[in-house]
Amino acid sequence: MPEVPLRADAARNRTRILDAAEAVFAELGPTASTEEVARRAGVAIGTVFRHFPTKKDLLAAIMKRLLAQLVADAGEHDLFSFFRHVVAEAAAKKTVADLLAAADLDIRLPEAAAHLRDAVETLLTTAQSSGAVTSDVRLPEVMALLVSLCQGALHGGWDQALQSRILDVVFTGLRPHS
Amino acid sequence: MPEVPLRADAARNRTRILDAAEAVFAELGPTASTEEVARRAGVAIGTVFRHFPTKKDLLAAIMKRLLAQLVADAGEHDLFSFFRHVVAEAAAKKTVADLLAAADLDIRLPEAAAHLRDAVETLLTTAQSSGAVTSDVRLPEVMALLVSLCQGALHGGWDQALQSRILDVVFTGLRPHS
DNA sequence: TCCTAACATGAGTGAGCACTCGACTTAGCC
DNA sequence: GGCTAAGTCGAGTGCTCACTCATGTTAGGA
Repeated sequence: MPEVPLRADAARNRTRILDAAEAVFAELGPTASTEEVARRAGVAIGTVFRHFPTKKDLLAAIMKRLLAQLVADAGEHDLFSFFRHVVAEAAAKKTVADLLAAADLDIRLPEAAAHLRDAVETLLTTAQSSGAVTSDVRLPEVMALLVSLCQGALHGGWDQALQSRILDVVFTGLRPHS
Repeated sequence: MPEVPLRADAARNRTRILDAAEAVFAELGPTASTEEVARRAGVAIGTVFRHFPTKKDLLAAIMKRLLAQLVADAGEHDLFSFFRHVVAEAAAKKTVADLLAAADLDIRLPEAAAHLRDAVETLLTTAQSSGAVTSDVRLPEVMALLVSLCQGALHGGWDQALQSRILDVVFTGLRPHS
């Protein structure tokens, strides 16, 4: 994928930095300093900036990884269990929600966002043709609901039981109603 | 309410600052600088800090005002129209959503948060006894849904039509189902 | 009108942070 | 082993921002 393959140590450092950044931002939020990331990755700060010229680039790289993971996860879920999965992730990793914030995402990572959208669209049409979800509902509102729930889970500190009851309300709203 | 009444000019400046701060934070988000607030209020920065010793104090004061307004508005709404109202506000004023972020709120402004909770509880029980909302649902998930939708509206830039369709899904989830 | 406590002012302070760059180290090819 | 381009290092730079304080201004009571 890279135009010129990285040297072995550089490749090692790159993933070390990404892992550290994911952990740091998950704990401290995206305002955490780049120095903290470098510290936890065990590299100097200059190395971080060599791999990711800008803090935004670093955040974008993490988001890309997380998004790709979510898209991959989508294959093993139906729409409802995917919602549960994503919301649970959001509660655990602060980055996920900011990541899903549509505005930033569509602008900064348009192709990754499109992949997620496609994955959710597949789940939605499958759910609709199996009769699990009303045909009244369309993709934009499903995406928006997913994003909202992630944001809520992130900021709200919901426990497992509450999370479940909230999702039940939304799922009832999505199911066909007589 | 104040222990010692403010001098006339001080009182005038205080509300000027609050108004300016509300506008600035609504536009630029809570990361906007205090200097920008002072500039728009037409006072020196020292004056802002005389009235609100800390930026957090300033934010808390705005939140308190907005919350009080929402609680007052609740009287003229049923649960569903209150949802529409609050979400529309959140889309317009960036502060509202951060404000409703339960974690910060319950810690920093416990009594104001409690008032909102009470107001929503009243709307909920009314809606439930009139049969508009299932009795399966309880206050915590309703509050969480409200907060989530505010966060989503804030970050998502939903247009009017989408906003409406999203709320329809949630309302369907809240209504009694056969 | 005069007096003074309350208030306003805004240049200044210090801390934090994203980002740079010249000196040093090493991977990997011959 | 020797060479060098690629990579690492980390003190330093410049900027932003919350907050301070010494000096100047005014409201409002007597």
